[in-house]
Amino acid sequence: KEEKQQQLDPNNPAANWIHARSTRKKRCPYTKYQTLELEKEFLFNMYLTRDRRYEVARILNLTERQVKIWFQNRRMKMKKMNKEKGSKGD
Amino acid sequence: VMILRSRFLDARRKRRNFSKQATEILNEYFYSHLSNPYPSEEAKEELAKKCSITVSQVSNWFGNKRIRYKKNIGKFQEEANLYAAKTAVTAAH
DNA sequence: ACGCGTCGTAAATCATAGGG
DNA sequence: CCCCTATGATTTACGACGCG
Repeated sequence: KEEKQQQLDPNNPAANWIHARSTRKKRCPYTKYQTLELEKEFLFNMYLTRDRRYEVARILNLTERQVKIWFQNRRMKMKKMNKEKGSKGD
Repeated sequence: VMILRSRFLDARRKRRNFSKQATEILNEYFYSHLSNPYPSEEAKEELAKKCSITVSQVSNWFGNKRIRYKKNIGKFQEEANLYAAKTAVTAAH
């Protein structure tokens, strides 16, 4: 698995790291409105039904995939907050 | 309510830079694992403890470091040599 | 197979800290 | 003070892998 690992030559050790995700979409920050609406929906329920996802995507002009991923990320964020800040005022 | 909460949470970005010693420890690990600078969960916990920061902060630090290093290796050359030398001395005994 | 879940991450961006 | 860069944290978007 470590076939041809470049020497620890400081000139190109980085060549080894992660896959250069070539075909990935550039990150595009959502508007305040989109984020606020997504947060409201998340407050209503953390998991989307397929119909709800379709509606939210249509209303906010996002793809269903973007909405799905936003909820996945949001749940991870919530988990992280609960874990690391659980012992503090929330 | 959500808005106020958001503002409050946004205030979390009020940060302090890590101590010189913490940065030293993180950099030592980073440059001594340059061919694969991805600490395991256990390694992160150990680093977190040694640096007196959280595991998430260790993850953030490595994420930022990997990207910034990759983006401009030249800029970090001097730092890389410094820690490489330091590690070599340590390894020498 | 499919489809959505989590986990860890890349990359871009944000917001401030800190130094001239 | 006012810039400007460094730095830590957060936000999008996936790949890898799991489960029903």
